[in-house]
Formats: sequence, structure tokens, C-alpha cells
Amino acid sequence: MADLLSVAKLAGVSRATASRTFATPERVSPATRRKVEDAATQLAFRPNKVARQLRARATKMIGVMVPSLNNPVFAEQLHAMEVAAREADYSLIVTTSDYDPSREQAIVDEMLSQRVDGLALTVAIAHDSAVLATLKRESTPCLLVYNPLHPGGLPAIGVDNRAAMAEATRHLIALGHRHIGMVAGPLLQSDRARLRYAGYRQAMREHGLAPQPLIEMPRHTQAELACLAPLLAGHNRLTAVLCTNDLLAISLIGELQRAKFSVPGDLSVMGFDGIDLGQRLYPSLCSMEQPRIEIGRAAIATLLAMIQGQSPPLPFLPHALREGESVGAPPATRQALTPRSPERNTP
Amino acid sequence: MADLLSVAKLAGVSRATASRTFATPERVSPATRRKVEDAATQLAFRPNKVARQLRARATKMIGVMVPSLNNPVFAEQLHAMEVAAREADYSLIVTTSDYDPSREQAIVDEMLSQRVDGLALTVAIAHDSAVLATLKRESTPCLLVYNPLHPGGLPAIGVDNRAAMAEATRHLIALGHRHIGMVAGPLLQSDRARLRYAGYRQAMREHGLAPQPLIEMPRHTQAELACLAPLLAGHNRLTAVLCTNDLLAISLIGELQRAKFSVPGDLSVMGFDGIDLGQRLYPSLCSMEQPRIEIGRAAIATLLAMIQGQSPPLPFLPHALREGESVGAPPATRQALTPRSPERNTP
DNA sequence: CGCCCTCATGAGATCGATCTCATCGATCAC
DNA sequence: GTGATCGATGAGATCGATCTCATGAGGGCG
Repeated sequence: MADLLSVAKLAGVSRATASRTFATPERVSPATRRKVEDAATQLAFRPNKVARQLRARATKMIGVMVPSLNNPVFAEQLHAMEVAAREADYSLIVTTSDYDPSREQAIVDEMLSQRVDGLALTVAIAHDSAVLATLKRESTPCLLVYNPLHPGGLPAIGVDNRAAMAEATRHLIALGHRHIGMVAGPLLQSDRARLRYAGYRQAMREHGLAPQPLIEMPRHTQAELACLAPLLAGHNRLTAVLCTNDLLAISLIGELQRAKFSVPGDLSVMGFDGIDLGQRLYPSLCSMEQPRIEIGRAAIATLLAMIQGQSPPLPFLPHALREGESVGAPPATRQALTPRSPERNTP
Repeated sequence: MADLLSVAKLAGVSRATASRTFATPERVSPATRRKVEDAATQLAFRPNKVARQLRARATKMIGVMVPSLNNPVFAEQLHAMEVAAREADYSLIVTTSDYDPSREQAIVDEMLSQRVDGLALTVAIAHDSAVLATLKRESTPCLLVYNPLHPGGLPAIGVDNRAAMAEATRHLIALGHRHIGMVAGPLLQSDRARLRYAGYRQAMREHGLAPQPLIEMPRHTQAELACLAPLLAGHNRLTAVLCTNDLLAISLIGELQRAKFSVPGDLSVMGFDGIDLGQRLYPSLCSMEQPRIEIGRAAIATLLAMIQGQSPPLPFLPHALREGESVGAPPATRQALTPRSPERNTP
């Protein structure tokens, strides 16, 4: 309510002196400082950041756009960003896009109008995003989070999705699985899902195994057993599936158990993301962990460096296999002590 | 980058006319409008919201403070707020407090300095919060979310925690449970947890049952079986527990299953919050649902009304029992067909 | 005693958009 | 033809803090 001018008047000094009292107290005589501080207290003075931002041509705000907050991956990352930003005295403007390109565009426009000092964006598909093309022409530092590097040269931070999923696949292969499927949301609508599928195929081929066609679920984070059930019976039935994200995996496990399948007895299920919750379930979720906290923190640190004109290196952040009870040896291996092969074993 | 003045110059008009071209195009002649629009396109003009905010003495921003984003209750509510705010052309500044009072204070100060038009806060304990005492004196509209009504008169939005938990308790009693416990995080550190415990005790007494002492877990959203195990054996062993939140319940179920307890066979577990994920698990989580989406939406709507000087009514929002597989009849009832009472049945 | 330097302070411009009020030309009614 | 009205436009103030530069008082030193 009260502004600097009223404080200055009450203290009997000029605006400049009042301003200095807060910005550079050592340049104000102790007596004057005291008067100004008293006046400020008396009037419950609160500096107006908007005015400061206008004058400084900098807002100390970072715009963050994530697809959704209902997926803990993004919520956890955002939490880390918020903490890191506040440590550096920055605030976050947070928006969600639901992967809708028109919303993405509107959000970015809005944030640029708001004169955020930097942008941290997670878009659906980076390489053909109209928004990003626009952004290249802007001078506001912009960092992609989770997305792969953008051909237009926008920096990106995240794990090597392809390598990570290949590694996850190899984990299952090493356990003896041969019939491994991959479960995803509709249309592989994010570039990460595509890279993960590529990693899966690569690892399968490396081992002379046939990559299976993608098993698409109608929703991104919710499994429908009907889409998978046909593949769980018969000669070449799946013994393990990889899911493109943890929520999908968790929901799939729930559906399987409700239908009296055993996990991992009948089917091993592996996730991707490593959200906290996965470890608390039974069976605990085996997953390929993205360092969400570290990604959030590093994103802010990188953006701050970019704001100061540097262009810090952006290696992939390390993914890590998180063991879990949802993955085990395939039924075939368990019966390997008997002479009969699993195919013949099942009528 | 480019400002209105450069656009005006390029178009050969005054700032005022350029400004009008965007604000009230009908008051500018078509020819001039065209010239200004061309100039704006050519210079990639983006209006500077900071300047507008300073002049308008309003930011169209709402400050949101939640304890954490790692709990889906808050993440889901925030998601709803973000959508509702954007529809009304408002942005959100989002911060997390981890229930730390000093952080709460710093955050609120920061947001007031930022001149947000309204505040939506979720604090640990509303009735003795220093922050809220400060806020009463400010003119910025402020709404408590999830917290109970504040004695100082700050409006609040959420469910009737006490009634909701009483209802949850009655649900278990109706199923035949008599030995019902309540599991909470450390120290009942939030006012909601306290009200829920009160609701539990009330319902127990109503039915002539003895409320059990609170079972405190060392962490707010993660269960440790050791704290509960002693109560699961013996004559008066618990047949059901209520948890103060869903994450705690989910983690408890995981721990129980890992220790080969059956849920709900050996112990019924009920949550509170109704987060989406609960329904996807097996057993699905029985919970008392808080309408998180509706709370988020209503919070924004209420704040917008308050910003316009109204003081809309704030009834409790309705909670709803969500059935789930994690709750069933107590073992005693299952054996009720045999003549022996459950107490004597167990050596 | 005079010169210079330092320190505290104030006057005024500035950031970029918007709002009020004045102006000017044109149209219209009488 | 002349005053009134209306529409389009511009000049200038304003929002609140900060920055630059100028001023003036006081101290140190030759």
C-alpha cells in the first residue's frame, strides 16, 4: 500500500535516500537510515517489485510449462525447481499444457509478455514444435526439460531416453525373458516415448530377439487390460512388459492382479521414471529412474547461467536402474529344471 | 524487445494511438490501425505486461502456496487451479513451504511484494499461524485452502474434515469393525489431521467404542510397519485402520502385503483424500474423497470474486465416500457363522 | 587559508504502457 | 454560413523504484 515516496516524506528525505536505505544501507548515514526505517515500519512499507522489475528490465521470474501436474514425475521435478529457484531468489510462474500445441503457444506468448527471465519447457514433440521455432528468434533464454535436444539449437536437459530404455530391456533379457512387449499411451504422442521405443527395439535386436509391435493404451497413464490380454496366452505369450511411464505400469499391475494374474509370476512389469511411490507398493515397481530432483535442480541452475550469458554444457543426466519386486525371472526359467520347453508346456 | 514507442515511430503515430490499436481497436481508424499492426509485426512487438501491471496497479497474478507438490492431493488441486486461473486470464506464482513457518512467512512477504492480486494458501496450522495474523492487516485478498476457517476471519475452502472422518469411521463400523485404529504422520502437524482424529474419536464414541490412541508414523506420507505390528496380534487386535492421507494408506498396504498380511483379509485399510491413483491399485484404495478439482476451481473462483470486492459464501465442499477393495468385513464377521466369538477364537 | 576529496543527499530522468484531456478537422443541423 | 458534435489523434502525466549526476557540507593537508 504505502510506497517509497510516502516513506521518504514521513522520514523527511528524498525518494533517492529512502531507496538507498534499503538497497545500499552503508551509503546512508545511520541517523537517516534510522528515520527511514522507522517510517517504513510505521507505514508497513512493502517495496513494489513490479516497479523494480520495470526499471531493472528483469523480473527474477522463470516460466515453467509442464504437460500436467497429475503425473508425479512432473510434480516432483517442479518441486525441485521451486526450491532451487527460491534459493536463487527467483519465482516460478507455473502452467500446464496437457500437450496441447495451441495451449503451448498461448502459454509461451503469455510468459514472454510477462517478461520472465527464462523459460523451462517440457513439450510433446520438440523437433517439429511451432512454439520452439518461434522461440529461437527470441532473446529470452529457454531450456527444454525432459525433451531431447532440439534441432533448432535449443538446449535441453534430461536423460538419454533411448539408452535408458535399451538398458531396461537388457535387464529383462538378462533375467531370461525372451518375449518382451512394450506398453505405451496413445500414438506415442511424446518424443520421449518414441525414443524409448527405439531403445527397446535396439536392445531386442542386439540380442537377436524380435521387437514386438507397440501395445497402445487409450490413455497415457492408465492401462486397460483388454489391450494386453490376448498377448498373455498362447505359445509366444509375453513374459515381461516395459511401460513408457511408471503410472502406466502401476495401473497395469493393478489390473493384472485384479484379473488374478501374478506379477511377476505370470508377467514381469517394468516402469520408467522411478517415481517415489513405486517403491512403496507391493510388489515394488522395478523402473528405470530419471533423476527428477536433479533434473529440476540442474534445469534451474542451467537457466540461471544462461540468463547471465553463459552457455553451460548439457550432458545427459544419468539414469539408474531401480530394482523392484514387479520384475522376476520368466516362468520358463522357473520350469527350466524340467526337461520340457515352456511352449510345449502350455497347451 | 521492441516497445510501443518504436512501433509508434515506425507507424508514424503517437504512443497513445499505438496503444489504442491494441486496447480499443474500434477507436482507431482502419488505415492507422493497419499501419500500426504492420509495424508491430515487423518489429515482433510484444506488449510488456510489467509496465501494464505497474500502471494498472494490478498484476492478474495469484500467489499459491502449498506444503508440497510431491503429494498428489496438492498437485491435483494445483492443476485445477492453474486451468481455472488461465481461463480467467490470470497466472499463478507457485511456491512450496514444506510446512515450515519461516518459509511460509518469507513466501507470503515475497508474494505481497510481487503485488499478486490474491493469495491461496495452505498452511500447517491456521489458528496460530503468525503469517495469517500478518495477513489480516493486508488488503490483498487471501483464501485458505484445505485449512479450516481461521479465527481471525480469513475465509477458507475445503471439506469438513471432522465430519468426513467421522463418516469414514462409521463406514468401517457399519461393516462390523470394532477395533479400529487411526494412523497419522508425526505430531499431527497439520490442523486437518487433528480434525480428522477428532472426527474418528467422535464416531467411535457415538457407537460406544473406545477410540484408540493415535498410531504415529515417523513420516507424513510413508508408513513403517513396526509402529503398527504390535497392534495386529492378540485379543484386541485391530481389524481396520484409518489413515490421515492416501499416500500413507497406500504405503501401509504395501508394507502389510510385503509382510504377508492380507488386505483387507487381515486388516482393512482406509485412506483419506481420494487421489486418482488409489483406484488403480489392487486392492483399490477405499478412501474419503476430497473434491480436489472442485476445491482448486472453487478457490480460484472465490478469489476472483474477492478481488472484485465481493465476499462470496464459503460452505464446506462435499466429501464423498469412495468404496475400494482395501476395506472389507472384519475377520470376526467372516467367522460369525461359527458360534464362537472372535476374541475366544484367537488364542 | 584555500584546495581537493569524500560522503550524504537531492533533483530529475528512466523503464513501457495507459489514461485523461486537449486539439483539430470534418460532418451535421439550423 | 456558423456553431455544435463527433471521431481520430497527440501531448503529457502517471504508476513506483532506481540510477545518474549534481550539489553541498565537512575534513584533511599543504
